[in-house]
Amino acid sequence: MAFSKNTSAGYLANHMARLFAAGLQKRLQPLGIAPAQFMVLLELWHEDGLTQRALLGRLDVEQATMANTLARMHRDGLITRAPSQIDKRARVIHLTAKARALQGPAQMAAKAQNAAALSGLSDAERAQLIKLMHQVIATLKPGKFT
Amino acid sequence: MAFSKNTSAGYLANHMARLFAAGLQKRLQPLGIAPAQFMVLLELWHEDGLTQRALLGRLDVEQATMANTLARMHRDGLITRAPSQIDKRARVIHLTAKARALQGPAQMAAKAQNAAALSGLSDAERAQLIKLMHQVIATLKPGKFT
DNA sequence: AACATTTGCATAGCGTGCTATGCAAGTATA
DNA sequence: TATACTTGCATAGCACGCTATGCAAATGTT
Repeated sequence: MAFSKNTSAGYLANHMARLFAAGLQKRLQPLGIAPAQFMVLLELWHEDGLTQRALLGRLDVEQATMANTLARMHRDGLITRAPSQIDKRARVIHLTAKARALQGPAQMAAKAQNAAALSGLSDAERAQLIKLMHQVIATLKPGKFT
Repeated sequence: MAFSKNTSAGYLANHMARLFAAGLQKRLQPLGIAPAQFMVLLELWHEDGLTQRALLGRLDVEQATMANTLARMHRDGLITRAPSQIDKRARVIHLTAKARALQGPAQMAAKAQNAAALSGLSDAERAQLIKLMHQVIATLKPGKFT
């Protein structure tokens, strides 16, 4: 049987994720932050003064990806990085005032994007979609069969 | 209320899509093709001799993205591009023998990846997930409110 | 026919993801 | 203590997505 992209979960996941990202990017643009930066900000708003290592444990990206994202955030004046006293290899990351001020508006933007995306679904369907995505992620996440 | 990434459809969609892509990439690697190339191949296996424009109408990416993907496919010996006789701006894209030979194994790889990803779900759940993703895509897809 | 617009494609520049490497600093072990 | 391993981070190089531009060919308008 031929492979059909319109019934391929992988194709749909990719397409859906790109539409999500595009929408979020548009909403965050006026605030001067990018989607990947927003994810890091989420963690730092919750707990400031983390190291790159600590952030890695909280977000599902590779170390090199995080390093690059942090470099862009530093360039954009969202974070400062000071060498740790305890471990001279590590750099403690702190939010700037600018980044702290963005918490409210940025979270509003992200919520609005999620709401827009799910606006065609019932409450039950939204819950179901999130549950199913969690299950797929748990299945595919490495470390389970290693 | 604080924004939580674990209940954010956007975050989950992004994470799920990356896991899908990583798995597919691993399975396609022995064949020498990348995920984005596979999508183009799918269309060309179905109908050879298309132009970039025609491919754009079938896959949900921007023109520049398609141009770059086709350039990599040409570099990798998967396609040839000859100037169209009807329209001298356009280039007619044809599969190489190498690309034609990959149809079976590549589609098997993609099916295997989808099956692996959905292995934790019941048949009903799989159908539901696909239906819900279709709905979200339809909601977010541009051109609907323009 | 002359000019303006549209269309097909390429390119530049960037964000975000990945793997692979390299290095310095910390830890453990002989 | 000297050596080996591990850990924290940076960097190089690539895939793939996007927007913005530019250009040549086709089409439409006057």
